[in-house]
Amino acid sequence: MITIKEIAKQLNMSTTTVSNVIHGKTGEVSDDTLKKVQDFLAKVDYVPNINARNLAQNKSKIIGLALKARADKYDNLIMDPFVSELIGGVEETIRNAGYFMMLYISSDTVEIMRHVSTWNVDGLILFGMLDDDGIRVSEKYKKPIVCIDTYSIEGLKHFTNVGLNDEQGSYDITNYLIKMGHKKIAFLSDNTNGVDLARLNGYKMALSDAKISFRQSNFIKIRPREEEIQESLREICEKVKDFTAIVCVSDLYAVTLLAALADRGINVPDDISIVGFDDNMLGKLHRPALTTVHQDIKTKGITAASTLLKQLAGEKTPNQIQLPTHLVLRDTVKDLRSAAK
Amino acid sequence: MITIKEIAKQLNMSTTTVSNVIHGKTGEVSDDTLKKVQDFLAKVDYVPNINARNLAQNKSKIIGLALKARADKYDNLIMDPFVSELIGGVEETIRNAGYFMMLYISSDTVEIMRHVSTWNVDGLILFGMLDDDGIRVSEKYKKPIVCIDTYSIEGLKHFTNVGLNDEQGSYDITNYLIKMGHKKIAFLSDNTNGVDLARLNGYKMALSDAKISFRQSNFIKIRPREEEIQESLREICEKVKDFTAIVCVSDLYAVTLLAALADRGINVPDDISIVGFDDNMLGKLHRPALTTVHQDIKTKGITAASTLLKQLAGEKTPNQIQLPTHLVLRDTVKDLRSAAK
DNA sequence: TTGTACGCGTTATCAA
DNA sequence: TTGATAACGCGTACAA
Repeated sequence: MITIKEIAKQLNMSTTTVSNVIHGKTGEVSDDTLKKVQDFLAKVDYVPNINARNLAQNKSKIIGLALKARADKYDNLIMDPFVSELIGGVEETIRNAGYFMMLYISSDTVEIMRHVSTWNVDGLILFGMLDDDGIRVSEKYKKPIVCIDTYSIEGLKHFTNVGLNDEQGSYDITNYLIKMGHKKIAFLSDNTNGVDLARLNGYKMALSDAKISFRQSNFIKIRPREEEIQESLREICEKVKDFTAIVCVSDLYAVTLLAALADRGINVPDDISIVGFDDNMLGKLHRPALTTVHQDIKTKGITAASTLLKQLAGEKTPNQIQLPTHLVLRDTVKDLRSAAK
Repeated sequence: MITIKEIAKQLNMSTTTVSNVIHGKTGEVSDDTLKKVQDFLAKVDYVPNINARNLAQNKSKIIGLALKARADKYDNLIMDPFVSELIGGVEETIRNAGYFMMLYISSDTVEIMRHVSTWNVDGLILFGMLDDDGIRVSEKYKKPIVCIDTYSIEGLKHFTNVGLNDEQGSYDITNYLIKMGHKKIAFLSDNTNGVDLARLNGYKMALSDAKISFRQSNFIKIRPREEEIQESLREICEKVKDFTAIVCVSDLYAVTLLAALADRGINVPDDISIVGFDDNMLGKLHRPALTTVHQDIKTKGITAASTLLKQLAGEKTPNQIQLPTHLVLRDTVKDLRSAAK
């Protein structure tokens, strides 16, 4: 680990000169010494000590990606293809901009914020934040923050959010089911907050626009914890006969359900139609292939990271960025219009 | 961002004392001042500046996780459930030990090493390293390294590797197919290096032990690039009639193939048996559910991280750590023994 | 064009 | 038990 000081000594010049060359301030240096230093640098394979650099400049060149895991879903979180795709997009963007990414997974907001301030992280990308977090975070942390898929009202006052028009996507696919002649349509999710709530609302709105009434029994709650999931699926499969279609809040749940139905000899789409939301690998590779709402998760990660980078560069960015969705029609929806007669 | 210096000033004492309290060196401090400092610390919510600390101690408390992506697979890499599960295991272990994780994805070894030495990373976990990398890395980097799933001969001289007995796993499942009456068994992969080679060898060995000869035509090469995959799958599906079973090098490929076969009306397991390797979500949720070799990827991540942590603590660790595999028999293999007559 | 000297926040050494 | 002070490596204002 050679230092600037050492280089300067060996070259018989000052650290300033060496430093200037390193930073490309060639105007300040004579051609002669410039070349001498550059050659030497290449030879010894100089690598700056980031700690010293950061300390001197009070920067860190680190962008934190904090995934706030819901305690009850932790194990599933990182296995969800959604998360890995997101990480991929963020990492790539950050790296290309010369920043570094620190990944942090936790269910404790306080712990996340402590971590972030210790490292003097230049900016923060938050995923999975809830309402109360927004308040706490905005008090402590004065640097740029970009949220992903957050519906926190408090948060949105202070941070940019990158998300989808979840309501619209959900509306569209529910509407598609209705157009295909479905009337008894359920909605499946494990909670009614944030993104899930928005998607539920879109679904409800589509029903309402078609003069179909929503009852509480139309909402099917899945319990994703490992100990409960099988029991939960069993219950759900029994309810299936009451409906002709189920709108699942995610591809993961849709495909999980698809498998459970297949195990019980319930045919998709003949006995029941299933749709998802996300359009990930799971639904793509399943057979019958899943009809779903497409979102580009990698782009979400890229957008979040590049928005943050813009803010770091002093640019203004909109408070809300909504990425588009579109329907992907595959094979899990039955056309009831002809079958009806 | 309050500093030790500032605290010392406000409390009318020296930075040394404050620092001592922070580090729990209570023996060095009188009860009186101890309490005074502790109270003050709690009040002002002191967070240490890691850069300064690292600079002073020449440590970083960072563990780097470098995923070396093969250029031709980059897009798939991060979407592969394998990778996200691995990250999850590593991150959790590192965080619980009070370290931080820096994630780095790149196909350029030099770039990775530069990054790692800039940050003075205390230890490194490498995934996806090839032979020549091993040499280069071991020259530059003198701190602990743990590799995951590496078969680099050079690397193994210098680093601990955490992996599987891939040969054995592959042998077992091939052997299972043979026991079920299969003789015409193909092996599908996209390369013949490292893990893939080991699995290929296990497969060959099982064939050989059963006096079944291996010909070059038994090796089916899949081309996973997005532009080629469909064409590649088409070709593969045509070859399928020459075999009764296909051993796929991963669940991802197995399920991809499963979907392609289903699209062409080729029945699994009636027309052809398919097995995978990994036992991830993809195979679990597919129907028919995939028969495969199980490995616990999260444990792999945890093991890699905790082995590195041990090395950091000065403990000796074995050079090779092989995690167990076991067969998971599900529904993609046909029993040919009765059908044969 | 080059060099000196100081500050960044922390820890460590040694003296008081 | 406490406090000066040096050191870590780098950047930079200012002086030469």
